[in-house]
Amino acid sequence: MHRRSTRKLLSDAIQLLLHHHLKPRKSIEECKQIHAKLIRSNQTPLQIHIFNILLNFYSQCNDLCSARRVFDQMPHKNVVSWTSLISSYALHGFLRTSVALFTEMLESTVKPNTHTFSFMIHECTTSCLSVLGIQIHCLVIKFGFEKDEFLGSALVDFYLKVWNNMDEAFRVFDGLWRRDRVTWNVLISGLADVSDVGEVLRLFREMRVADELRPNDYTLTSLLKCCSLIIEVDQIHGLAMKYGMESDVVVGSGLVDMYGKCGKLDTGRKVFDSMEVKDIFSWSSIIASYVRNGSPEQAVTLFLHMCRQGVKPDQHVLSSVLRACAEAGNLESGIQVHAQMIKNAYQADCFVGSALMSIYANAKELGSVEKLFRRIENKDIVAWNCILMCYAQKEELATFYSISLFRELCQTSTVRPDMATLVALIASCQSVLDLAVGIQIHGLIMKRRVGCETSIGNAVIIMYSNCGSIIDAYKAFDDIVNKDEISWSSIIGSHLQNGFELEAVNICKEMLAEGIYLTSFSLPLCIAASAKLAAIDLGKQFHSFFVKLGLEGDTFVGSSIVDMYAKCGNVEASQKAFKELQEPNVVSFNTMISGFARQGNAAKAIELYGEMEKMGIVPNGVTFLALLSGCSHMGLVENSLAFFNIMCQKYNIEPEPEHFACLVDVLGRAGRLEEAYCIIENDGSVLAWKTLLSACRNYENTKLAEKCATKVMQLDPTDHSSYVLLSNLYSREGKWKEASKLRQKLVNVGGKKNLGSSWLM
DNA sequence: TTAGGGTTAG
Repeated sequence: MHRRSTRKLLSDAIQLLLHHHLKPRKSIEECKQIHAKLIRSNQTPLQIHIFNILLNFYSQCNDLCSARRVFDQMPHKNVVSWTSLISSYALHGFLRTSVALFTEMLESTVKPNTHTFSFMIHECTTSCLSVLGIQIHCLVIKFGFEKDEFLGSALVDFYLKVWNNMDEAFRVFDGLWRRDRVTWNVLISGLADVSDVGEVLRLFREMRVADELRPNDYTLTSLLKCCSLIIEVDQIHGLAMKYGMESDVVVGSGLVDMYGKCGKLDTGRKVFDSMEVKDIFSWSSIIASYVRNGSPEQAVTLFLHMCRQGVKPDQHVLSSVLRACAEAGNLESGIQVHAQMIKNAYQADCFVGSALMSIYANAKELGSVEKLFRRIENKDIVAWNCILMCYAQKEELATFYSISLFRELCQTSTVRPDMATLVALIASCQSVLDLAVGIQIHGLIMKRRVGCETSIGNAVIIMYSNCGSIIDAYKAFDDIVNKDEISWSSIIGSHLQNGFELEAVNICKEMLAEGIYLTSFSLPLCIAASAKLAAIDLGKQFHSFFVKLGLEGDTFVGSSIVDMYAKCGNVEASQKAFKELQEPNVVSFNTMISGFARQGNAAKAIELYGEMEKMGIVPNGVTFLALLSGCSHMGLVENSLAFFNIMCQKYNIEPEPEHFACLVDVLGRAGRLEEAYCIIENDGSVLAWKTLLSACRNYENTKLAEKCATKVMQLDPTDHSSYVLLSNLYSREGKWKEASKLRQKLVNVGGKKNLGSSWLM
């Protein structure tokens, strides 16, 4: 072929490259045509150049086989041909083939140049090939390329990222012929990654003074990573404005992120709004900022806005917005984001999966949590801890599930349990039945010598308290080296939970003597202890702490004061404390309604319920229990029936045994025994049947009493009271035979009448 | 040929 036609082929190949993005499918065909002509052509130096263009072209079109064919068909190959194919294989994920080809090249007549070595070192960095990187560095020295600035930048990056070896990185850096902005940026970025702020600032100054180089967007990004104070972020922001990089998508996103982390959400938002180009990083940064700064609703709104703009969510933004849904307690949005997660195929992602798990865990959807956990591919310790915390909240067999999963973690995963794992594991022990397991887990904690750690020790205190072992709880408290306010409130709470109110108050005094202040956690516990002891003077002292500590805005603590006064019998003081609550919630209302009910003032209780409804506060099961108990004490049958219906029908609340018992009590006292029987016929509990049974005794309705007693005996055969009650009824009616039979039956099932006792004896 | 940013629990 003539020289002219080769030139034509070259111009065709260049045209091909230029127009490829316009008509990709057509250009592959054109490429094949040029390729065919080229094979038939004579050899000219230009030919290698055209072959190289075609090789790169096929590679860009993801047709590696054709790229390889071009390479194999080349009569002569140069360094560009070799380097192109080596990089093509690596970029398409065929790292071994790429390295094999590099080795083959070393044995060929064509020698690698600085481009080839730069690429290979870069590959060693991204794929973390630590030993191969050093071997290639030796070759670089052998070939005399070590002073090259391009290759040097790649080597500095390699030593910092793969080996974390600053000395070697500096050695390469100092030996370079000249340093450009990239070389400086590589070094600064590597040091910023290990948070060597002093060194980063020194280099930043030196770069500007010694080499007279202006910082660019990469430099500012590294500097931003080192910021820990708002003033530093402001300074970088100033530099970005000075050099016109404020609206650069990467620098801008970095600023948005850092302002969010420093709590200056508004400034971050201004930067975000000023950015002309926003990518998924920018959206992710601003959304995470809203979550971090306590505005989860706005984070969710922004996420929806982002989706509407056609930006495809990725795993980062999904996990941020899921955290927002969790914090806003918004299960519905969580489900919507779950749909986006499935749509964008992030089900196997550990971060997204864990964030979603906590949403379903809060909603008590344990089955969904389990499914999500199983779908995560590379589970990290956070994912494991998340499901363990979830199992710890199970109502039944929590220890069984938790221990099985912990065993699975230890036996099947390379992930190592951490402190949070042990905390989650021990939190699964919730009752005296779990004490044996709890002791074993505590043994594991002792073996690892982490019992003295505050977070673990606090969890151990709570475990022993839940399992009823207060002495061990105190020992665990004693073992903690640095007791925090949670340690103190846990041990105070433990004593209160196990009926040691006086000791709880004494420990509180000890805490105050140690110079630890009462907090919104420990104070309500002490107030509750005063209430239990009916010690109003003590309660008043704690009330004064409430004022002194400025906790008046805390509804939780405020409600405990309302409860304390009511339980101590001073309803007026209770009412006053209730009126002083700044933002009463359902708990506060329940406390006050219970206070009135306990006092026998059903009218006031009902009136307060009306106020609560007017304020738009939704009542719960506890509210209705208080109302029913108030009405039942006063014999208000119709009111009781009305509240029971409102609860079930208007608020869709499933009645608990206590609700039934109250209703049966009031009906029973009014002699409406059959009516009570009808209500509990299908779903009554032992408590309701026992209540009805005693009503039957009062009205001497032996027929119905027999039915009730049979039910109680079925539900709890060891309960003595049903046998005794019925037997007394039989005796009263002169049915001595039946009475005696029943007493014998009681002896047979092993039931024993509890002996009475009196505080006065 | 070489350099950069955002995410999960307690």
